[in-house]
Amino acid sequence: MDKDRNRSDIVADALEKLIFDGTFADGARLDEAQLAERFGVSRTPVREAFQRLAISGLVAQIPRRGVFVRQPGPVDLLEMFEVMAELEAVCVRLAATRISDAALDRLDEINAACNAAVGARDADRYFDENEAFHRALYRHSGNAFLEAECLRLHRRLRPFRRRQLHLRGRMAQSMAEHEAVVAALRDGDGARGAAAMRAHIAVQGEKFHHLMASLRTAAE
Amino acid sequence: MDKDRNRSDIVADALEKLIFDGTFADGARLDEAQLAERFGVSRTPVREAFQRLAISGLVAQIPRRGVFVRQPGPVDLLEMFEVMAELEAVCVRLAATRISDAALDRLDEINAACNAAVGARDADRYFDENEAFHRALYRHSGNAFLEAECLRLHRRLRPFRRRQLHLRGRMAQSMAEHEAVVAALRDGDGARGAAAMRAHIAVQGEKFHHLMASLRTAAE
DNA sequence: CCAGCCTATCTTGCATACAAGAACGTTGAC
DNA sequence: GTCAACGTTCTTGTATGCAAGATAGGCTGG
Repeated sequence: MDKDRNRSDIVADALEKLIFDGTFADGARLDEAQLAERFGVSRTPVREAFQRLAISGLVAQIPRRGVFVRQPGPVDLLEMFEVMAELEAVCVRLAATRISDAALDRLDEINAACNAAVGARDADRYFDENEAFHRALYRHSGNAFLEAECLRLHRRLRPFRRRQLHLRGRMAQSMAEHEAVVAALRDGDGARGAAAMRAHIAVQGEKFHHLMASLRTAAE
Repeated sequence: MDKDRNRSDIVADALEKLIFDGTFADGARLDEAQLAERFGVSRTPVREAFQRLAISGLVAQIPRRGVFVRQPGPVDLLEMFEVMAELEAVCVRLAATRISDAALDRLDEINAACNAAVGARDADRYFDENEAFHRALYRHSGNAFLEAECLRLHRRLRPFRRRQLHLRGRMAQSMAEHEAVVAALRDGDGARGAAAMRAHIAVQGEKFHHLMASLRTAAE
């Protein structure tokens, strides 16, 4: 089933990774021929990959000039996190009247796994379990389109979210916020759950400093 | 400045129109060679256009099989309108504390133009002015990323929104809702404005019937 | 010595050629 | 008569070739 993927898909994924991990700095020009050779394919799949990255906003395509990496700046990031917070808040509000008791129990299980990761001080494992929690909430919004949009933005913000976790005490705080969300859901209190979720995602306080710092290290 | 656009852009736009206006029914296969000939270009720009449409969700691309038109069904539409309502509600809530008095006056002007269109029973003009109102709200959310996301979804829902207007009395009701939103913004009451906006977009009551009816006519 | 223009070269955008996989029809066997 | 297997043909995916625009460097004129 992995053989179903075209070369353009593979190139697009590879390029995305290279942009995310900072191999290509902001403003760098991506050379078609060079990348084609690097990936061992012709220019065609590379061009198709460019198109997709351009739509995702990871690169800017200037006609007849080439494509340029477009790393998000501080303002872009704050805006994206704000939208993420609002979207996730909507998920919670909608889920409050749509989620089943069984699903709530499942959320508790995921949170228990998160908690175990916190206890083990395993940031990577916490990161994974945290993602499962958020994905579950998207799912329980009962709106597949909303779920897809959330997944898209979540994926886009992934590399920036990762760094936040290493802030001391952040994992424990994050856990508490998760539990507040689930508690509100159990009470069927959509407004309270939404507020808790918004606070969970929002870039505020110390998180702001960390986000800015992460940008600086990425640039160097 | 229109010469800057590549052929793939032109093909993508043309295809989008053809899909929106129902020339290609749901599930229809889009033939590369045929469309290339139709537009007088080679297969390459057609393929690039397909990529973009696939990401927008207008067509589904099945590897080695071709691309198929994917018209949204009733459930898809309800979900998309729900997300649109929530996104616009967020715009209003954020705008409540960010919009300037001058911008509020400008919104009143747009609404006055809307009102004139209602008086003239000019649905097309009302449609245009209505779009200006919504675009202005996206702008005043003070979040460029949110604005872009709203524009994207708004554009996607455009053909379905258009039909709703011809419902008797809908224009007048829509106007009243616009004014409720602006009034809440003047009071700086984000929550009230958000609720008003959500109600304005939400598919409920008679609008539901109309949306379903429009789907039936589009399918025939 | 600097500015502007012209040309050489490189890059993109598009067209076309080619290969591999999928659909379809035919033929043969049971 | 029906089903299956094979081969043909059509379509997609990829590579390559070609033309037009863009950049850079040198040359000429002021």
